[in-house]
Amino acid sequence: MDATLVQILEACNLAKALEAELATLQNHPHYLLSSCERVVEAFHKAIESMRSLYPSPLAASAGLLYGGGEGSSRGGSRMQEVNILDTRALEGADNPFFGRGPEETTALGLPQLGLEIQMPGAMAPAAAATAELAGAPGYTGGPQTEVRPFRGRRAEAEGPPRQPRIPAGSPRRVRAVRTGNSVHPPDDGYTWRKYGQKNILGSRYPRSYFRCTHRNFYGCEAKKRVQLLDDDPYTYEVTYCGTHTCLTSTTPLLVPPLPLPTTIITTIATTTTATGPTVPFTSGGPSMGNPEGPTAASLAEAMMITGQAPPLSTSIQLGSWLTRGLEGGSSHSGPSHAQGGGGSRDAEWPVADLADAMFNSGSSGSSMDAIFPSTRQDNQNN
DNA sequence: AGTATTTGACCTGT
DNA sequence: ACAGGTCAAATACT
Repeated sequence: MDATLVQILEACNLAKALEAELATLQNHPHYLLSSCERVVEAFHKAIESMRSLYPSPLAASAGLLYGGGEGSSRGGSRMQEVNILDTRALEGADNPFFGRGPEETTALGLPQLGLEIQMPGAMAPAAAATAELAGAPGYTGGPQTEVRPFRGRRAEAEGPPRQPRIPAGSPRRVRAVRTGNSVHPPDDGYTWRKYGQKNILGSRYPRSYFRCTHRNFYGCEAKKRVQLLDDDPYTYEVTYCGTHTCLTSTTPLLVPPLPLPTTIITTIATTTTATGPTVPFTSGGPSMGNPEGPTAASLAEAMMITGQAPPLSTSIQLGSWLTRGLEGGSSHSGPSHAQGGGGSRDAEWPVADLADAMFNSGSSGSSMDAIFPSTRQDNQNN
C-alpha cells in the first residue's frame, strides 16, 4: 500500500505542478498535452497498483447484484441502489474529491479548461458511441430497427400546460468511459432515465435527453443532455439542467444538488494495460447500459478525470487514506461546498445511507408509495 | 408485471 | 417557420 500511496502522491504532485503552470502554459498546448499525459500516466500506475491491492470487490458484488446482464442496458433498478449508496460513500468532509462542482475544477482543483487527455492506445469507439446514441444497429440496448406503426402521442388538446423549460448551462468537459463496445459518459452518481433523442441541426450526432429516475416519486426535476461533439467523437458534451431534489425522503440531502446549470463535456477514456484495455468505471444510469460493476481502478480514474467521485463503495476504504496524502493540497470549501453537504454525517452515513439507498432506489414505484406515502411529493402535474 | 428505451408527434421559444 | 425540448404509445427487456 505504501507504494501505491507514493504513486498517488506523485501523480497528485504532477497535477499540482500542472495546475501551477496552467496560466503560463495555456498558450503551449503541446506542452500542456504532455503534462496531462504524465499526470494520467502517474494515476494510471496508481490504478494498477490499487487494482492489485483491491481486486475489484465491487465488480464481484455487482455481478451478484446485477445478475450478469451482459450487454443489457436494462435492469437499472437494482444497479441504482448500489450507485446511490456508493455515491454517498464517497462524499464527506474527508473526501477531497467532493466539495467542488465539476464545472469549477477538476479533481485536484485544476480549473477546467477543456483539456482533453487522450489515453495511449485508445481505440476508436466513435462508431460504437454513435451507434449507441443513435440507436443504430449494434447498440445493444436498442431494438426497433424495423418500421413500426405510429408510436408518438396523439393530440392532447386538453391537459395541463407544460412546465417551463429549465435553462441549460454552458458546455463543459469531462472524461467518458468505454465499456466493451459501448461508450458512455462517466457516472455522475445519479440515475437517469432517457426520455428523448433529437437530431440537432448542424450536429453529426443526435442529442439524448435524460431526466432523474426519481422524478415521479420525489419530483426531482434534474435533467441532462448528452451529445457527442462533432469535431471530436471521443468527447461527450453533457449539459445538466435543474437541481436534484431526490434522495431526501428519509435522510437529509446526502448528494447535494449539482451546481447547476452545468454542462460537462466528456472525453472517452480508455486505459491500457499489459492485458489490454480495462473496464472503466460504471455508468450508473440504466440508460448507459453498463452491465459491469465499478472497479477500484476506475474509481481513481474517474477521480482524476472528472473531478467527481464516482459511486463506488471502495471509497469507504480509499477515501481516508487518499485524503491523508492530499492534505495541504488544493483547497476545498468544507461542509458547505457544493458536493459535500453530508460532512456532518460522517459517522453515521453508512447505515443511514444504506436505508436511504434502499428506499430511494425507485426500483418499485408501488412499493415506494406504500412505504413512504408522505414523503412523496405531490408532484407531477402530468 | 414492471420498468426502461425508442421515436414520431406535439409544444414552446425565437 | 424553424429548431430544440418534451410527451407518451409501442416495444423490449428483466
